[in-house]
Amino acid sequence: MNFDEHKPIYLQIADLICEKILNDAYREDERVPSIRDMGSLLGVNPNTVMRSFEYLKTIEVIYDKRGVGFFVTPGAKTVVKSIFKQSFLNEELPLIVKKVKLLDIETEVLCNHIREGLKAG
Amino acid sequence: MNFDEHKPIYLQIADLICEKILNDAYREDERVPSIRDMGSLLGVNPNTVMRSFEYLKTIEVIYDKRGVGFFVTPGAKTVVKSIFKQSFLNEELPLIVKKVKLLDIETEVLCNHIREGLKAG
Amino acid sequence: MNFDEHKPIYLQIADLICEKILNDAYREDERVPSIRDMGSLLGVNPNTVMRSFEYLKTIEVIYDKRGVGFFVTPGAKTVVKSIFKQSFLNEELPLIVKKVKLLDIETEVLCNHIREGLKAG
Amino acid sequence: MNFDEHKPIYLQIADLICEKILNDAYREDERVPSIRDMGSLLGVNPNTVMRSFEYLKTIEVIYDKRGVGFFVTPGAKTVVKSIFKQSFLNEELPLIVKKVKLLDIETEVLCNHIREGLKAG
DNA sequence: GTGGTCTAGACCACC
DNA sequence: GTGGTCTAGACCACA
Repeated sequence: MNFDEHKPIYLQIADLICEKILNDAYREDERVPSIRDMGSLLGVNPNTVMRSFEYLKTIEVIYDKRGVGFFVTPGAKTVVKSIFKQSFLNEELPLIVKKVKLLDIETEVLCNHIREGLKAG
Repeated sequence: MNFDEHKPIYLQIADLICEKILNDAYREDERVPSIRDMGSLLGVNPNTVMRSFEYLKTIEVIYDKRGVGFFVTPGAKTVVKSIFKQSFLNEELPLIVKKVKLLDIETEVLCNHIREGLKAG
Repeated sequence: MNFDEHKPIYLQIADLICEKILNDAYREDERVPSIRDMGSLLGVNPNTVMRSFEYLKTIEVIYDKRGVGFFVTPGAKTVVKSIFKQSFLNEELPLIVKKVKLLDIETEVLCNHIREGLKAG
Repeated sequence: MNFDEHKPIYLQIADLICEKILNDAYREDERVPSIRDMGSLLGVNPNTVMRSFEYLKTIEVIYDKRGVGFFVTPGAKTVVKSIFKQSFLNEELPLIVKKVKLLDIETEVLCNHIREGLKAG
């Protein structure tokens, strides 16, 4: 898998997993792949995957059963969604608006771009 | 000043300066603040400011007169605008669209947010 | 049952059994629950219970009759008590004292806590 | 430095630093030794020290200035003390009391031990 | 098999 | 110089 150069891989893996949870690819109380499997799957060192999992554990998106594996925390989907939504609307969106204004991008042009992107993807 | 945790400070300073240029706060052939002033203003090491300026020099947004200071390159505003626009439309926008989709944010709700933001700010 | 995060489960189970012996809940030459029962009771893998029992066997707190089960060793209560007492006085107490000092907890306040705890429980 | 066998080194280092803060060995907004220095000082790998610092950062006992080092968070002493005190009184003490009861240790004998320990250390 | 810790060492970006 | 990330590989405890 290809990772973005300028963001730590372990955070990108965390994002990946959050996405899968939002996508219902990983459901609540379901086991996520083992650190080793994930590592070889993504072509990264297990330690790096471990860091992702550690991080996700601290934000309570996953929990672990010792000797068994990591599992999606019940309620994680809702929580992740709301956190992401909050941060998007309160932090990212204002920056986007600011940029749009600065760059003199026409609102309706932008909205059309978004609409098309949503249809397409 | 507060900087984003996960982005080099020198790039954030560069962004800041570009913004000012787009804002007409710094006009062409006008002098930008000295490295020293900028540093103490932002609470960062002058070396860090220096890196920003070097970076801006390589992308030809500013130029320097030795012993005098740094100045905005003529035409910088147009160039910066087009660079930013490109990167916004090609790189940021797709990510935004992806996120919006993932978070089940209604397109029209989003567009309204943007419209309002533009009116307000 | 909930286990402490940072101590092996099998040792915590061993502690549990020692407690029962000190409590006279399990008496000498009496059978302790089967590995299977203990496992489902505590919600842990039978292998983990097995390890506890093995450990207790090596320190001669229990012994096994093959095909029958595990039994409390005669004299175990005395032995366990003295082991625990030693380790409490020599290892735990100094740490407690150190902590109390570090946290500026008044000696008499602490002693009162202990006295009350003993009366209550 | 010697570490306890059965507790992760990185947590022991974290404890060490908390102690120093409680001791006023490290004061608020004061810099703690660099990861590398700490590593060679304690005879552990810098990565291990890093984990300690990471942990202490998440619980907001220290903060970092990029490229400069780690510093004690203002208010850390008070916070650490109160957290430690709470956990001692609510979690550890009941266990101690339980053990004391189980082992038939005389309250006054115990209290004397504590008093002496406090005088001595 | 699982996760967890640790080491060694490299390389990077940043100050 | 600082912290941060990543790899490789070892070893351990645990289920």
